[in-house]
Amino acid sequence: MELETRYEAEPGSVRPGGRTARVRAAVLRAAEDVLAEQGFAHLDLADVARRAAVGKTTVYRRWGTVANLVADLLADMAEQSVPRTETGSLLGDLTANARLVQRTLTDPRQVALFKAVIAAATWDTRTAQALRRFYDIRVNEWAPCVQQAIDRTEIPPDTDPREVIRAVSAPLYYRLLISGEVLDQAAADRAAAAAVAGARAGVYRRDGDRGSA
Amino acid sequence: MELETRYEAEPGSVRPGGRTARVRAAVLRAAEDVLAEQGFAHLDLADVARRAAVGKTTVYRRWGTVANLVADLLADMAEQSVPRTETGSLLGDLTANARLVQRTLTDPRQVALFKAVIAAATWDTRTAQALRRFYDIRVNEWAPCVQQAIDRTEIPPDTDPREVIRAVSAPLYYRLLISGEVLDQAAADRAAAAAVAGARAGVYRRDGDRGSA
DNA sequence: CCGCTAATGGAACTAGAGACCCGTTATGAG
DNA sequence: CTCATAACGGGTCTCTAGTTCCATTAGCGG
Repeated sequence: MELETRYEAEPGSVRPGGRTARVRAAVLRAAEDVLAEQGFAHLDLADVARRAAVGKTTVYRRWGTVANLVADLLADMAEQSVPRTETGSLLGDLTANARLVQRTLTDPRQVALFKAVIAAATWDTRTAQALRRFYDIRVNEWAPCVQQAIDRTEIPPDTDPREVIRAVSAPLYYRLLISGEVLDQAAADRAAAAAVAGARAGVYRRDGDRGSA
Repeated sequence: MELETRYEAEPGSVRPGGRTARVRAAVLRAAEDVLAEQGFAHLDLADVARRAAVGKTTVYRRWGTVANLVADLLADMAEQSVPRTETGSLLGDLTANARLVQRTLTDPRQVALFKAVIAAATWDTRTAQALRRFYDIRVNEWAPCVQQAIDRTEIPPDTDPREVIRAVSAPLYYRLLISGEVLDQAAADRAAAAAVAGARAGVYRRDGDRGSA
């Protein structure tokens, strides 16, 4: 992105008050609308500028590319933290997590955004980084419930909590992106159950020794 | 794609011999090269035509869009069937499958192609269909090894074989597309072990009753 | 409240992806 | 072998995403 050197991608810190923040909010909102209504393929910065009632130049100056805009959208979303519920059992906690993911990936607005981000992340490094940061945060938020299951001796003590959380999400994203099967609550519950089964069998232990043999 | 009505996307069946086949092969090969070298973002049909030493018009006439080209590339690849090994145990078979997927998603040329296809599939319906056909074929090829495990009473009789196979792939694709963690053989083995653990626990049974409680 | 200047916005400009015209090549049926 | 025509290809045109220029607006330090 040679844009980064030519312009300031982010207004940085010099004068981020009032108007700048307003413009950013309007543009992100408009981008979200376009994504939800017409999808990633029609996401054109000039069009976003028009909808946001903002100068085309401004959008190109501050974001420059579709990938940057989409990455910023994700960063914005990452700030809204979702509270984690506690049910007292690993299966209960992971099911809650799986259903949360499933609801997210079923909501038309959100699914459009996530598909766009994931697509952009396959070819744009900056977007890929933003995506990983986002999921790092999410995974860290949920990892404690696996630790609690370890403390309750539900699962082996050297289980990697983050790996278990990721195991819950994986089949759901697989459905969304690859197989295209319906993402219903049953799928979510199955994902959670599978993660629990794996954890109990010692699949997600930190050392190389895999259980289940 | 109103192109479909204006041109013939596929030459169909009238005269597919010699030259037409040669052109198709050259274009697909060139597209693969561009993907591997410069990635999806730089995949320009005119450039592909130049590399393939083929008229730009021909490429636009027969494929029309980047998504179509990429979908055709995948369809071409789907025809090369990979032989399935049989090890005598479910874990052995699924590990072989997982390692095959892992090798595919590690090979630079193939990974570029798969990322491009998956990205295109998030916004192009035809590509999404091609993608699902591809994995339908692959899943069907491997499902029998799960059926054999059922016959050996390794896992519950009402296990859905296709769901087990998909469970093996899901974490690997998750790493590739989302978390960005390294896709090594250990990850593949873990994916296989997790699928076995889930299958044994009855997670992938056809009815609604999930095991593992 | 004033003024400096960061940030925005309109408008004209440019480049290149993709569409189209029409002449040329060579496949495959008879 | 011959010929009708399916399929290819060069050249040109169009349209629009992205860039640049410069005038205008409005944060924010004083």
